[in-house]
Amino acid sequence: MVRKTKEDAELTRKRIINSARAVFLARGVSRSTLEHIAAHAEVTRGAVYWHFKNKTDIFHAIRDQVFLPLIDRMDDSLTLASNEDPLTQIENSLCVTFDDLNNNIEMRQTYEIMMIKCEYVDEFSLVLQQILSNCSSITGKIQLAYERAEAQNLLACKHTPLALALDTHLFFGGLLHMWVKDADGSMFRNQAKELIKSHINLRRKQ
Amino acid sequence: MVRKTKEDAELTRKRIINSARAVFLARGVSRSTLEHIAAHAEVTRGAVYWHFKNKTDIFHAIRDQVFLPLIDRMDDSLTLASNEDPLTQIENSLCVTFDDLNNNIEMRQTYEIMMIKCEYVDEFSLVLQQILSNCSSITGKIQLAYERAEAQNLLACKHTPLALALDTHLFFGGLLHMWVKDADGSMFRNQAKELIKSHINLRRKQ
DNA sequence: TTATATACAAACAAGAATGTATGTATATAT
DNA sequence: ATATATACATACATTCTTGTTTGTATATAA
Repeated sequence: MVRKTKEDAELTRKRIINSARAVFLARGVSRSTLEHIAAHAEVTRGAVYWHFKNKTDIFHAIRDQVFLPLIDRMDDSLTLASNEDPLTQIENSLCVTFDDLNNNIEMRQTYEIMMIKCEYVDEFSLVLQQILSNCSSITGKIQLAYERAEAQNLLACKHTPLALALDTHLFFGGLLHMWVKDADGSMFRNQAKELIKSHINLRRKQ
Repeated sequence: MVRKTKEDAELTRKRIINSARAVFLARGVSRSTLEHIAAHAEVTRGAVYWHFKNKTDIFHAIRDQVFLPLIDRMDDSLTLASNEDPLTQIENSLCVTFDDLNNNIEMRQTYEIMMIKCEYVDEFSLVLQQILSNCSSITGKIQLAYERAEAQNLLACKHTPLALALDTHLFFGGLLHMWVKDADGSMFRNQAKELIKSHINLRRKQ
């Protein structure tokens, strides 16, 4: 076999990751073997073991590739100064995520894997913890935005910003799950934005 | 070995199911072997294969045991005639589920398995379809209740019953997921009812 | 009372899947 | 120019896991 150049090696690494994503999606993480992944990437398990420690290692590589940036983007759109009112800011920050999901196949597939093609036990339960902590962080940011909205007298209701934030967060989580599970997109995927808009309008004065 | 009486056999069958639930919960469905399950039930794989075709068969037995009744109960509380107003009816139908989850350990564990300890591929993707169809059925029922609420002029907002129902359904789905994932109960589990009440109050006039 | 089906245990065979060890051609550093 | 580390492929050993087969004691039906 030929020794590859560094760039070549990096390409194989990426091919392995992409193959793993496809295989995980099709067979679920547990039923995917390194042989499956290697075959899909047109390499041998030798190459896989060269680049990764084991299957869990590949899983984390996939996750880091698309999951972490997303959190950041959502974080930014909630925190950064903006000339829009706080409620619109929340609305946009939610929409951003679904734009990403629509435009970025890899992200969409990764989400699907994380949500319905992975079992959160042993090594993977750590991932769950991370997701949880991200959730509470996002809820916190949303709460701050609702507090600003309250200060600007934009809210139609007398609920606390915390209650509103939790409700929004739960709505968002539910929508994410349905977005993924909704195979043909008829129920939720095609109208995600309208649902978000409607959710926010529910608490906007007038 | 002794031949058991029919009642004895039924007991072992139940012991196997209960053991499978515990093992699935601890190790995830994929990593659970029939040997694990048998050992936990203090029988051999022979007994397991006598009562069930394979692991998937046990999975469905667990699911049918607690999942199907729940759908019915929720269905009932939304559909049956009641002397409460429609909004309270929706609120109660959601609360019923969380009462069940709190009181019924088996149901709680089953939910956890279905949501984060199972990969929805191959045979299991059928289960996902069923869940989806149950969801749209429930959303339909909620929508009808919101229509009644609108007719009685109970709604604070000008949104359509459909939009309200979808929003409620997504909220509920999100809450279910968080309820399960929230390991120590601090974030959501302990305040599920308050969140539901708050969610419904958001759309109640005055 | 006896034959048979039941309710398992125990043993067996076969195939995956994993991790590691070894081989090797070639970039690349020196 | 050569030594070495790199980037894999190949082969091997081991461990699980599964499904099936066989054995067997005993409820139960006749």
